[in-house]
Amino acid sequence: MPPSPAVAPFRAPTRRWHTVSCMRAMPASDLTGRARLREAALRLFAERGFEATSVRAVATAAGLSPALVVHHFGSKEGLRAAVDAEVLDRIGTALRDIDGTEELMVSLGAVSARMFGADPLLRGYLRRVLLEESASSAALFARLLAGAQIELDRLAGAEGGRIGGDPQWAPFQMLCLILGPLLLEPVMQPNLDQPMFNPQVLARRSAANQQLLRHGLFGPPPTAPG
Amino acid sequence: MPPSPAVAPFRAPTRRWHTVSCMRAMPASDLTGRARLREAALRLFAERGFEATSVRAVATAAGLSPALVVHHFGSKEGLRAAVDAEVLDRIGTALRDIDGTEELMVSLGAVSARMFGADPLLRGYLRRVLLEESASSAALFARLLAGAQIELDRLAGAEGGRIGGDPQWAPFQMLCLILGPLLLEPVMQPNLDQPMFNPQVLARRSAANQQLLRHGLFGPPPTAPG
DNA sequence: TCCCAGACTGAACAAGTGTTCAGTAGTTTG
DNA sequence: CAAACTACTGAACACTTGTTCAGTCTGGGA
Repeated sequence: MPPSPAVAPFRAPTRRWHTVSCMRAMPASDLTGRARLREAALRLFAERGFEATSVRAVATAAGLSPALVVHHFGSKEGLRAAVDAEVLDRIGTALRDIDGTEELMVSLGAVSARMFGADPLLRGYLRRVLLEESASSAALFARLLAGAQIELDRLAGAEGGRIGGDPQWAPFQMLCLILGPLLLEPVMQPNLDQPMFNPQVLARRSAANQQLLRHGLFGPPPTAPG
Repeated sequence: MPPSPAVAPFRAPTRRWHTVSCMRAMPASDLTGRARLREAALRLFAERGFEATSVRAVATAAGLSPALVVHHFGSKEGLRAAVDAEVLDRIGTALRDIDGTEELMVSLGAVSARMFGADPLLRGYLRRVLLEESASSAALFARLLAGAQIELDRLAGAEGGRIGGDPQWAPFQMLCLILGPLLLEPVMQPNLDQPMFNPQVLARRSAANQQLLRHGLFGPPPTAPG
């Protein structure tokens, strides 16, 4: 007699063919096991980092068995790849959504706001990813760099077409101003009295960055003196 | 019969009272076991991070036994504290060495050069530390912030005494420009054709930062047009 | 109806983790 | 000299890790 395999645990109905669209908005329990594992992993990786997150922790958070991770993703590394792909996809969508039409530099602030402000999970994960030494991290940064260059060209076109500083380094400086607070959030926040990524603070920071890029720290203040 | 305790392994002579000065320059084998463990830990923590470094790895790198880590530092966490203290001490010395006398903004470049350029180990370790969520990391950042504020005040004094942008956020911007490349080195470097932290590149970057802070990206170029 | 593919499980595996412990070798102190 | 102290060790501890495996359950096609 088998040692009472007991009740069959919760099991989502098999729906191989059913490619769930807009699964992002669905409650977790409606997701495929595969998707639930990936979502749980995204959250835990963002909170604790990849190394510090065990397969068991992911499985438990998803309400599933650790063995299922291997079944679906081959290995823990495979799970990471799946999460990476998902996140890069979301970021790509966010970047694509704010193309063109907006005001000068407004789009830059919009990128920050949409990508970093809204979703703390995405923020944490991005922080982790940007600090690794993997090929995908460098690729992600390259995409961000290209975006900064485009933004910079538009800004330069409106400002007189001439870059006074170091043209090669300018996009990196731009990215440092945007990504710095993201990366340094854990150490910056204790030195501030407001949440760094609430909308008001983010808008103010964005304006300050715009001002710095245009006129430096000592240029004309945003409110004209006359 | 004991299982042949074999030859006594290498053992540095006991010298409790001998507080070794300038141990930094001494070859590793002349160091106390305690110091050798700490140095090995600094290197490995900087290269792989704290979590990813095992006590055994540190001990092996130091040519000692893992149990000695506990003997000297109480625990792996104790070892980390010792390394932290050592690094903070070195940074503090570097910061103290370049007080006052220098040219405007030159000291800022000097800080970067001395702290970040010279010692890749210190760079790596600082990167790791700044991205943790510990009290000591926040404290370190607070010290850096204070330094930036001082530098900013001097700069403002020479520039007309008025900050055009956001006075509260300005020191953070300054730090983002300095620390950004440090934190993003792993993802930035693949997008560049020169080593980010060799002296020439570092000097150029420092000049670009100075230019940006003074006049923005589109202000007068460093070489006067006349 | 039977059968199969796939989702999913608990139990176990080998390997690695931080830490403990009894004990050895050398130096200092009495 | 003996005792105390310190640096240091190898072997083992209990625990966690990623992964494997045999097997159960379910839905759909034949």
